[in-house]
Amino acid sequence: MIDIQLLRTNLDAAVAPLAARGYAFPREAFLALEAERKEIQTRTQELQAARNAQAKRIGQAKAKGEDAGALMAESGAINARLGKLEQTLAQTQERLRQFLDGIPNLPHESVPQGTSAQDNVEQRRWGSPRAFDFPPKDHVDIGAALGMLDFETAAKLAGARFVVMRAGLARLHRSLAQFMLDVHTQEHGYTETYVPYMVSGECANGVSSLAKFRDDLFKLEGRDLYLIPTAEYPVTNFVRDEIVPLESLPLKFVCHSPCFRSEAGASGKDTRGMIRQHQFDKVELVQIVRPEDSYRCHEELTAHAETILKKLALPYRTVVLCSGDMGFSSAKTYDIEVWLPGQNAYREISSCSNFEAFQARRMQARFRNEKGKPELVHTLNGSGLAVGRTLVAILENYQNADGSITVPHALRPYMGGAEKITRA
RNA sequence: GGAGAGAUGGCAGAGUGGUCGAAUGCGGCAGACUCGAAAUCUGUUGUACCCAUCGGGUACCGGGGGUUCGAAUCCCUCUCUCUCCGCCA
Repeated sequence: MIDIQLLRTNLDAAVAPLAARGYAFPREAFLALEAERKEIQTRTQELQAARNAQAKRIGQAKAKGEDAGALMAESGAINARLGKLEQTLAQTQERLRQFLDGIPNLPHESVPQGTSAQDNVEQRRWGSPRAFDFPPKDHVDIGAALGMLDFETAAKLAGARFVVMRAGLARLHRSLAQFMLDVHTQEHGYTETYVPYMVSGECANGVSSLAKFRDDLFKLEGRDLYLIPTAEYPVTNFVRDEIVPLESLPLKFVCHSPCFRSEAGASGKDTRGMIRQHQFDKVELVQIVRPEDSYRCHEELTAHAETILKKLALPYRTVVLCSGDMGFSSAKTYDIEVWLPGQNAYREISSCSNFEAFQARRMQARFRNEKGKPELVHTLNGSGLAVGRTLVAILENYQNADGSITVPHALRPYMGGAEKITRA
């Protein structure tokens, strides 16, 4: 949720950055709605004050044993007008709330302007793509040859965009999650969490706009519950409607969870393999921090995610998303893209965002500042990393000419010491 | 699933129709005392919004709805918590 005070006091300061991310702010409509709300609210409150004063007089009269009949008749007249006004006010405020609900976050000043992914700006590269002395396969072919990656059986069970893993690859997948959790808890200071895999509509609306993105989520029939599209949903909501003590910040949580996405807008996109699935595992990093720290923490969190790729010796590059390519709630986002020999391209494996107070305002997540006053926290999150895509990256980068997979050194302790995954 | 009890400020806890945004205690903050601290004493201490220079007003006692001139208080409903029984990984 954008800060309505900013819109009231300095509308231009919001309109221009929003235009940069492709959002045309309906200036006249907003001003008219605000003026209407203000007028109705003032009139309503005046009438409420009159009603309260009248009720007090009635109480005093009755206490003295006087007849309050005339006073009570006046009250009736006030209430008749007040009832209608209160209803109108509620409707106007709801319209305003819905309007605000649909406005995306303002991009940070350091975010490059642009309209699409082509305008994203590379920040750094790490590692160099391996030179193969045989034609590298993509992960689908590698997994099928191993007999460990099975999309046909998954389709029989649940349809397209699911996968069944077996044997060495299933274990590799599990090992990756364990490895990531261990690194983030032991080396980066995150607290491991276990959370519900479904959340209420209220929680979903806390991190993004449910009205706008409802179709991207799987909803449970007949209940106000959604399967989480990322652990960001439950974990960030830890602090919803809370005022946390100053000294508890920063809060740093890591959570391994399955993620469920309807991929409603992605039909025909990445249909091959496990790049884009309805269900995938992810290790998510979430930080709840003081506002003045959030951009430093954003750099740190991104580095935490990159550490995993370094330890796995997977080449990657980090890009900053341009204003037109950012998510709804984000003020600034880095995407980390891993090298995939099978696609001969860098592909997103992590997205690290600073939401500033945008989510905190929606969630009413606050801390008590030095002066003892409640103030909105800043929230950040990032994938550290997407487990399924990391598995894909390992298959493609660590494949051998004989169809086997070399296990990265960092994962061997989790794989019972195995150095290779081979067909049984 | 059945029966019962409950939800009030940062915390504990009073308040069962009007003078209650809410007693009291603890905690926090400021001051006094002290070389300093502890103890003690004094004051102060919710959030959001509206109008206005000081200041005034409105809403909020788990959520929503209702009764009433007037609701923390009465009624309905939902959610959650606790106790007992049943069931269960």
